[in-house]
This record gives sequence, C-alpha cells and structure tokens, in this order.
Amino acid sequence: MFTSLPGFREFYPEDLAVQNHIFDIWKRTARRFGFRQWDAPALESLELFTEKSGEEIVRQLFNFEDKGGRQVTLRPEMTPSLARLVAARAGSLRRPIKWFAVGENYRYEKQQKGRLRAFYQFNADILGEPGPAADAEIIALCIETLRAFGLEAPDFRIRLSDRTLWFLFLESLGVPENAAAAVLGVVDKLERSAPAELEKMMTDALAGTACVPANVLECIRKFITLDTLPALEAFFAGETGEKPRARLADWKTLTGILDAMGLGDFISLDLTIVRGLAYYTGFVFEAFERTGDGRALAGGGRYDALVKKLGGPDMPAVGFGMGDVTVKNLLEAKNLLPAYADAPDFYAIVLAPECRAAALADVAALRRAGMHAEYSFKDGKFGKLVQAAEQAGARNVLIYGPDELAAGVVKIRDTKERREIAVPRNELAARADAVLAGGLDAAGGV
RNA sequence: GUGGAUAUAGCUCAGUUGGUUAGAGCACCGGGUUGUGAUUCCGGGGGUCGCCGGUUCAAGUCCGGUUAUCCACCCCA
Repeated sequence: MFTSLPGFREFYPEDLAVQNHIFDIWKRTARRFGFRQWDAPALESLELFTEKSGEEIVRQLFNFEDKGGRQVTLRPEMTPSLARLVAARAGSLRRPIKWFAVGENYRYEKQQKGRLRAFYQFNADILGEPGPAADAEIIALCIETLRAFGLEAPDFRIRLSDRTLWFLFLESLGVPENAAAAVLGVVDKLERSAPAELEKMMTDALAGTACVPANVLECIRKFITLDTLPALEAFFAGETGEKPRARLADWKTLTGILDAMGLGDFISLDLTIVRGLAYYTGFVFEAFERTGDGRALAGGGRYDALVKKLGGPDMPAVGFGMGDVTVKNLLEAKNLLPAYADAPDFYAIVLAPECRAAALADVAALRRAGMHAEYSFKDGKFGKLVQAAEQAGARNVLIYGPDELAAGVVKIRDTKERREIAVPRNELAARADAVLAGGLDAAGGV
C-alpha cells in the first residue's frame, strides 16, 4: 500500500471544498483591491533562491539535479520569481504594480502542526511605490482578507512595527550600520530566549563595535515597551535630526489611511516584531491570532532593496504572505468553514422503468438551464429513493411515477419543508427556477 | 538536524498479570408486506494490530530497531 510522502497532503472532495473556499476568498478579496494574479513555475533553478538567502537555505529546500545536470529546486517561496517577472518588464509596467499569487510552495523541513512540506500561500505585493500609501494598502488587504473569512477584531490583530525606526533608534545608541541587522536578529529572539543567552548573542552581534551589550539590551527593552504613536513621538522628541521626524510623519500617514478605511481597531504598534529576514527595510507586520496560541497568520513588510539584489532595477516593494494551513486551522477552531456544499438543486427519483425516459429528459433540460440536477441510477421503492436523494443533500426531489406521467405532471418535493407541488412537465424548467429563487409557493402548483 | 510521547477498521477508541477465530460506536454496502422519510429493524463487507527482528509452548500485549504522526527545539522566506 502506498502512502503520500511525509508533509504532503491529499485532498478528498470534502477537503478540497474547504481548500477551494480559502482560495476563493483570497482571489476575490485581492481582485476587489485591484490586484492582478500571476504565477510562475513551481520548479526553479537553485540559484534563484541561494542568491537571495545564501547557501544555508539549501538545507530546507527540495532540491536536486535534473537529467540535464541543472541544479534545481521546488520553490520555497514566490518572491524571487516575482522579482524576476517584474524586473524583466520593469520599464513597461504601469505603476504601482499590484499583483497577487496563490501557489504551492515546498520546504524540506520536519513537519509539525501548522507546518508542512507543501503548503499553499497567498502573496500580494505592490511594487514601484515607495511611500506609506502602498504599505497601508497592503495591510488593508491583509486585514480585509481575514475579515472575508468571517474573522474580526476579537479574532486577530495586526502587530505593526518598523525596521526604519529601529535603525534610527540603534543609530542613536551608537550601533554602527553594519551591526544593526545582526542586533535586530537578537531582538527577534527577545521573547523566547534566556537572558544569559541573549547577552551572548548581543555580544556577538556587537563584536568589533564600541557598544556595551548589556547597555544596548537595556535600552532595547525600554524601546519595545512603546506601544502607541504618541509614546513613540515622545521618545524621539529629543532627537534633533530630520530622519526621525520624517519617519514619524510616515507613521501618521499610514495609520491615518487605515483609520480612514475603518481598520484602525485591527492595528497595534508592536516593536518586538522585526521579522528575522535581513531584507526587510521599512514597515513590517504580522497578523496574529488573538486567542488560542497566538500563531502568525500572515506576515509581510517593505523590501525596497530585494528586486535590485536579484538583478532587477531599483524597485521599491511591499508585500505579505498568508499560508493556507494556519488559516484553515483557525477557521476550523472558530467554526467558520462552510458546510460541505455541492448538493444538487434537484434529484429525480424514478419509480418505474417506463418513467425513466421522462426523468432523463427533464434532468438533461434542467442541467442545460444551469441547474444542478441528479437522478437515481436505479429504479426502486419510494422510501429508499427519497432517502438517497436526501443523503445526496438534495433540497428538492422530483418524483417520476406512473400516476404523475399519466397526468402530464411531475411532483417537486421540498425535503426540508416536507411538502410538494405538482407542475406540468412542459413548464418544469421555469417552475424549477422559481423554486430555487423563492421556494414551492413561488412556483405555484396545479 | 536534536529530544520526548504515541501508533489496533475510513473516523473515535476498547482489548484483563501474554492465552484459542480481534471488538464497539459512527461511517459504508445489502435487505425488510402496492408511492411520502429509513432519524427504524435485520444482515454484510472492511484489520499483515505501522514495519522488521527478538523473548516465549503462545505476542495486539514484553524487549530492540525502524518508519510515520504529534509535541518541544532549530528554522520560519
């Protein structure tokens, strides 16, 4: 007996119905925001990813040599592919470029809950716009996507932070530019590491600088307690430089846009979020489950230097990714997944062999008219057939028996209301349509 | 990649100090006196007890290994 590979999923119809629901929400929401869908190959050259993330990434890739001797890998993410597509046509794409993708990504990791080896991710990016308006639009899309699933402010929040502000803060502490990214790497671990360990990491990060690790750590601990915009402004009030003032103006613009969209309640300022990746350059954010174990549902931020690093032109960019696994887990826990619903509108039951031709003709007509119609393959007794119809989830049963055909009618029985009407067969399509729109009474009887 | 726990039917789980042919509920399939509910009654199929080896007269049960799953690390693009 074969089984699927570890970390890979199989989708039975009821599973795929859920998956399609998630994809539908992703796609519909992105389109409402004016994002256009793109895609790229799932198999790419290994270099595309080592260029961005370094050789150490290979440990977590599904990579191999193909029959032509090429070093290739299943894509672990879609951003480098996006950068390539945009770079190739950078001169002719109208800006801002608002694109989204829904694709399967692969990572060779030991799986655990919420973390598989193959997963789908929703990515949305805006390229070519350096100002905070693009950041706000991306965050708004992230929020509205989660809301479209039925999640609201009590269910999740956006923890918003800013690497630009972090760099300005570290500069004010005297941390040199070339050590700042390493220090942020330590900040990323602040919540989940022991004090002694942190001090050691900070010492490593500050090696070769004049800074005292313990002092820097202490200042950082104070800095991360700032959780409102006024507190931030007060903190930087003593700064005479132009840069902090300009950055705080960006913060006002960003939060002003989100407030105007009615999304202010979903945002909280949280400087502990820095995101581990070195390539983020400005606002960064994560969508967090508010109850439960507080897993990240989505994450993103501004990455103004990445497109150029991957061989493209100077191209400011901001985006986020949202995985299907954690979203599905949360929706399951909140009972927000739709009931399995590809039930037929009509299910014809045939009580005698001589009635079958009429049933087949009518089912075919209903199908051509766009309705979901099914029928029993076997003739049988009424009780069995009506039960089969109900188990198929049919809202309405069409009854084809000798009595009905002799009278030139077919009975439409509503399985929920447990009553029925008879309609002339030659009017069935129109009457069936009326039943779907307004129930049996709307269709009238005879 | 490291450590811990778990593994019996499609699902949720029983299975006695080791003892004969492996159990339940749900699900699935079939049948029950002329056409209005079957949410009922009866019956049935489905298991290498994760896999390999060891101990024993005898292993679902004890031991070792292995694989998978879950959890915590690592990582989190």
